[in-house]
Amino acid sequence: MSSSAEKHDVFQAIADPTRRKILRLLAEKELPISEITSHFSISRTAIAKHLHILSEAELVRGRKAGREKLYRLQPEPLTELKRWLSFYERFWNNKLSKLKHVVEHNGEVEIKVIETDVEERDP
Amino acid sequence: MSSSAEKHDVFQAIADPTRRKILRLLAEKELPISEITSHFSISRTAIAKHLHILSEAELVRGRKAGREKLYRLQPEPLTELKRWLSFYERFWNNKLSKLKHVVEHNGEVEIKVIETDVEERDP
DNA sequence: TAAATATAAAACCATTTGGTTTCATTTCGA
DNA sequence: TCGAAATGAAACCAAATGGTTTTATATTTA
Repeated sequence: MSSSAEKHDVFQAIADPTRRKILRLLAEKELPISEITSHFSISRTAIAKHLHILSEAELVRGRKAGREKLYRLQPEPLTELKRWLSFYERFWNNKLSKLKHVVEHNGEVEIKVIETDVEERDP
Repeated sequence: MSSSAEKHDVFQAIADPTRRKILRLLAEKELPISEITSHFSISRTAIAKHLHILSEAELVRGRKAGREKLYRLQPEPLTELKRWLSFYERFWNNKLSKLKHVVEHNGEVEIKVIETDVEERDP
């Protein structure tokens, strides 16, 4: 039984700036809670809660090592975010598809004619 | 003064599933609030609030047309999300960089030897 | 012009969120 | 073995979130 009723999904998990910063830290290396906490000005308990939320979203995984609990990044769920994003990419990826979108959806279009010296064909 | 103290950023804006669904609807075409509402089972007022939040994040833009207010998608802020995501892509993009990451960060690695018939070189 | 449509704005409410403090438990090390 | 270190867990709290209902305003349209 891998992954099921996750209370927090990846979208919610990354909504909080503190959690994004935690992910960024863990991207560098596996870290114990106390050391993660040292990078913030909030309590260790608060950080632990953020780690729980990240765990639920499976963006992070903790293992106990002695009296420490070491967390490391698990980036796989971010692929879901990427898939979601990819749908919208066509709207900004190139000017042509953006123009198409705008025209089709009643947007306003400004046409700017750029004058160029064109050599005449078959004079 | 374009964009500044946005109370809601793109990360927060897309955290809510209702708002994601609204974005998806507006990706198809510009729509008035009432029609957006018809796709949900919550009140028009609630939808209007979601639209305000999406507006703050500049993911959506409304214009008044008669007694209607038409909203359309503005996907540009999603590029910020994409930039954020791109940082993490190296962690899952190819097996080699993932292996590198896991090894460097004290993860466990399972080595699976796949036997292959190899023709001997220079026999 | 009066009724119907579409939205806006305000007041209110329950739950969630992001934080705190306090107390207990486990583990390391001198 | 005893104290310090690291975490876990619980109780609590203020503010934000995601809803609702009610009232008001503007715009069509019959």
